[in-house]
Amino acid sequence: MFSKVPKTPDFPGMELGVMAFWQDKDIKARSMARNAGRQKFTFYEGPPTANGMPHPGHVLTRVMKDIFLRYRAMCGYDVLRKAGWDTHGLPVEIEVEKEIAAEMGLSDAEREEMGGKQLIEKYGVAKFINKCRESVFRYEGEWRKMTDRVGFWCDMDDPYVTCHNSYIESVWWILKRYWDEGLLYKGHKIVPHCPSCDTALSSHEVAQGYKDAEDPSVFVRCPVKGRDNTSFLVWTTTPWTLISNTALCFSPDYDYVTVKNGDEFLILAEGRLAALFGDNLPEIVDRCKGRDFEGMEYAPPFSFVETDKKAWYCILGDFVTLDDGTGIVHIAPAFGEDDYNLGKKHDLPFLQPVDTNGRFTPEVTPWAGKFVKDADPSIIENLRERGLLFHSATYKHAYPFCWRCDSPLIYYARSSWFIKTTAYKETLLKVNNEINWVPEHIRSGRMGDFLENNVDWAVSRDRYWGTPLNIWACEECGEKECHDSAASLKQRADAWPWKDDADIDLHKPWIDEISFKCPACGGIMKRTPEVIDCWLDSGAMPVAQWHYPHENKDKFEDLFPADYITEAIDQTRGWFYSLMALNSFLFGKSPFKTCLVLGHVLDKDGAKMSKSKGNVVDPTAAFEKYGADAFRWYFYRENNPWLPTRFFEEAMFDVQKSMFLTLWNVYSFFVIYANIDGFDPREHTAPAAQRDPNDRWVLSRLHRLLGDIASGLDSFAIMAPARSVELFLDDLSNWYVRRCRPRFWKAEKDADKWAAYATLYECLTTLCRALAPFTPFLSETLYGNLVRSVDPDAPDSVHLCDFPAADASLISDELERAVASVRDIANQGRSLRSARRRRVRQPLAAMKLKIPAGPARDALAPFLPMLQDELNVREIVFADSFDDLMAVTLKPNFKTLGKKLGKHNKTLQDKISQDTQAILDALAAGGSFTLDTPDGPIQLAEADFLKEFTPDPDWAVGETVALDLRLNPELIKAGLAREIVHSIQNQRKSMDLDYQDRIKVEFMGDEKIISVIDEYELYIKAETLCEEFHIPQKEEAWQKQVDNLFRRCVEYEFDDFKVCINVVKSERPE
RNA sequence: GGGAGAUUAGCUCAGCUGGUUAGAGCGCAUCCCUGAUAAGGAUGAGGUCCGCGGUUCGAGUCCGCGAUCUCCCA
Repeated sequence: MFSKVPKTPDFPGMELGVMAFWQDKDIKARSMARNAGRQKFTFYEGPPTANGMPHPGHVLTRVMKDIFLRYRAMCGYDVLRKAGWDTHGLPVEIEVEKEIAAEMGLSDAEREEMGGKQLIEKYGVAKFINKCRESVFRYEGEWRKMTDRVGFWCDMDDPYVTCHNSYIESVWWILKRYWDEGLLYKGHKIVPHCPSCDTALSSHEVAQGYKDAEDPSVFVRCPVKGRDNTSFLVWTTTPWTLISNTALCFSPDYDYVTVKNGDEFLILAEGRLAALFGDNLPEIVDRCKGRDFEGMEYAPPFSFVETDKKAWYCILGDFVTLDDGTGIVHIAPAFGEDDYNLGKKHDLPFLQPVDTNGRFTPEVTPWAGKFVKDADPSIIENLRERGLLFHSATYKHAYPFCWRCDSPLIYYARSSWFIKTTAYKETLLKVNNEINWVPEHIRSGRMGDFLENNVDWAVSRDRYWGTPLNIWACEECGEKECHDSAASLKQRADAWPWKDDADIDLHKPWIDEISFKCPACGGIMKRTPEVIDCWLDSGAMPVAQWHYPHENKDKFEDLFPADYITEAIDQTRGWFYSLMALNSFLFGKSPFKTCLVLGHVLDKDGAKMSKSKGNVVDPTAAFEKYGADAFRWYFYRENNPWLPTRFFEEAMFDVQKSMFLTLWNVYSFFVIYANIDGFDPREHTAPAAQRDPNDRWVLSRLHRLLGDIASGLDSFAIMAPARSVELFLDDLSNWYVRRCRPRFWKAEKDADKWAAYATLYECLTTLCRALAPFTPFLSETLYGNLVRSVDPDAPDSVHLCDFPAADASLISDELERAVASVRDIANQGRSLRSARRRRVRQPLAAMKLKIPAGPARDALAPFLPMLQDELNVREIVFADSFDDLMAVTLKPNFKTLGKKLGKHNKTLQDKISQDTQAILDALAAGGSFTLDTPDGPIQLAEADFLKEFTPDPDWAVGETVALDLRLNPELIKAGLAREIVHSIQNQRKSMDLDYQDRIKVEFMGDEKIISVIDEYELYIKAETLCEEFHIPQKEEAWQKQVDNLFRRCVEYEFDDFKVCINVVKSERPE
């Protein structure tokens, strides 16, 4: 006996039960152990940060990870599911800054005034670091809960953690590899910088702080050397950077003109003339290309700063636009990224007369100590006085401000450590080409573009909570050393801060205490103060999760590269890149073979979920209401995973109804009847070949589905397999079960009945195994009740089973085509009946099927009785055509005609509209028709035409089905009998009788109806489990009884017949 | 400002290498069914396939130029 199945399933409650079962039986660990030592399917977990609550996007990532891990595990692969945590970085520091400010009793204003760094120094770096370390795991509990709840199996008891010493040592090893190859160097990077906080801002911080601002917009003359009275006209919105100008940049291909403005000559791009001069266009005296100016010299607007190299000449750049300005861009290498790159390319002097607080240095005598933006008006005035100012105005644009203190940011060159990724750009491109990106366009699109424009990776941060940069430099002579382990440091260190190895903490500030003697000059070597970009941490995980190469060499080698990783698309330049950048340098190949790039999860209106908008949906509610399987299935079936997906609670209602309730109904149906009949799956295992064609059909569909799922998941496709499952489920429920119902509840326990049970059982048990990677909870429930309950030798869990293999011998195209055709016929029949108002209970004399003689017709033979029943027709005959039932019109078949006819399409259409019959005759006679065209005759075949029909009024004619609508008295009587059965069944139902209860029926009606009841007595009794009819002869007497005794009597009206029916439950027990 | 992706029915989304009348689910309307019943079936309304050009006998699909949304980067 199978356990009784609740009629209204509580999916969330059921899932909690499954989780307890997994826990109890240790299924997760056993699943991981099951394939130990077999071929590996390697997965790398992209580490989340646990200092924020998980949201639906994280659920998406986790379910997309889980499905392939479960699938591969069931396919026999050894799958390691190691969790990981990303722990370092600025967001953590900012979180903690807020806390310590509160702890120190500072108001928001005071905190802003102070700026992050001062605050941390005052609070104490050691205390601060310890707080960061705690903060990182604040939400770990929530993450574990969500991970378990959604069914993502991953080993969270043994995760890698980026702030552990062992992890840091591996990162150090990587940095040392770069160092040894000379690819780790110190340079400058232009960063958005807050002069008030004295710190660089990361890009996402900058993005938070854009505001509309008014800035000066000035056009300045730069006199051309060697030409009298001639100037380049230059535009800028940051006059303070003019003091650091070293070059002018032109677009090589634009046209530049020299124009006469009063008695002077100005040079600018021709495309900007109208914008600058409006209608008063000046006279053009010369025109040439930008490239013609290359190398020409000019007088700089200012010369406060000494230069050590050649400056103030014209260079070329392709970033110059004609959108604003003059087409001539002023270059100050210390204050802009393009400027900086050009400066390096052309070896321009690097002038930076501004300190990190944004104030001019003493050499800029008029404005020394003044904040640069405040100096702008005075600088403009100075230019005007010297006759260099052509025009001055203000300019409104979006400008970044510090999110913390609201100061305008300046772009500023800071020293930074770089990894020279450009040195192995070719390897990166090669590696990118070898990766199976899903979707493919990432390779040449987002990632490819990014790699093509690769610049060296600025890996250092002037912050606290991060992996310390492992370089020690001599204060005297600049000699440097790179160390990759605590052990190697201990050997060199003058003093060692820790007594016990267990106390070692490689973070700031303790690591900074370590110094040693310089081998070159005997000076003191101290650590360079920076920490490294936490993206480097995450990219290091293939090695660092194993503390490689310091230990676990074998583990690393076994598990590199990963077969599969997946994260959201924003990781293209994040984790995906950092993995590729580090590992293609270290090992010359990609650290992952397949990468599924996920779209973001949006809210109901398609907006990104964000804390500030307050539209983040808490996934917990959905888990509680619909369960994790519904959540998972929604993501799998809704659209392709790389597209943005809208998520909202109601969306899962639909999923639940169409998928889960359908499956549940089939399951519940099976269990109810299998228990009634005492079906034991072990006793009934007739080979498929001996079963009913419907059985063979549904098994064919099942095994085709298995093949589709496997080939889909093998190629990392999810949506198509998920939708195939839904189609199969519809076939199973709305055709197989519906059509085979009588086989399950008939009285005889014959081979046919057992075959039906065996077939449905196989479908359900196979499906639940195939669904295990998708819906692990529901699968487990079905498996427990259907398999475990009858077979004590079966594995404890569906997740310890093999993925069901498709048996090609059970797949029959022919059978599937036949049933598709049967269903099509049934649909057509129902549709025709509905259109011509012949209810299905009214039997019809005949149906014609237009199926050509041959295999297609033969294949239908076994299904004819079913069709007769389904459509309630007495006789089915085959026909070669319905021509006798209808008039025919023709349409051209463009699919075949296109190539044959080309532009003569119209000629044919004209011919059809003029003389269809001639074409029909020709086709009927010789199977072909010759069309005359101006370019000669073209021969057309039968297949080049499509036929349309107008039917005979006595017949309802469809594509392949024609129903004879004519009724005779006998058919009408049979129809009435069915109406009566139907009425009795309704009463049974409204009386809430059990399926097996017997009844007595009393009738009252006119003679015609009574004669029908007499004639069909046996049929009616059999259909309704009725034991006895009672038909009073006299109307009056019966009427009295109705009034006095049988108050439940119900009156029915069929066309012009009337009958009263009363159903009474038979008292006889059993 | 640059790049990537998207835009198909009221809503959520399919639509492979160009091919007849562009599909599904939900929702809506009408009808049927009532032994799967908190289901099921039929029919219908609802489309400028974002817009404009181009290639082609033929474009939702290919090409170009725009618009809007999302993401990444400035």
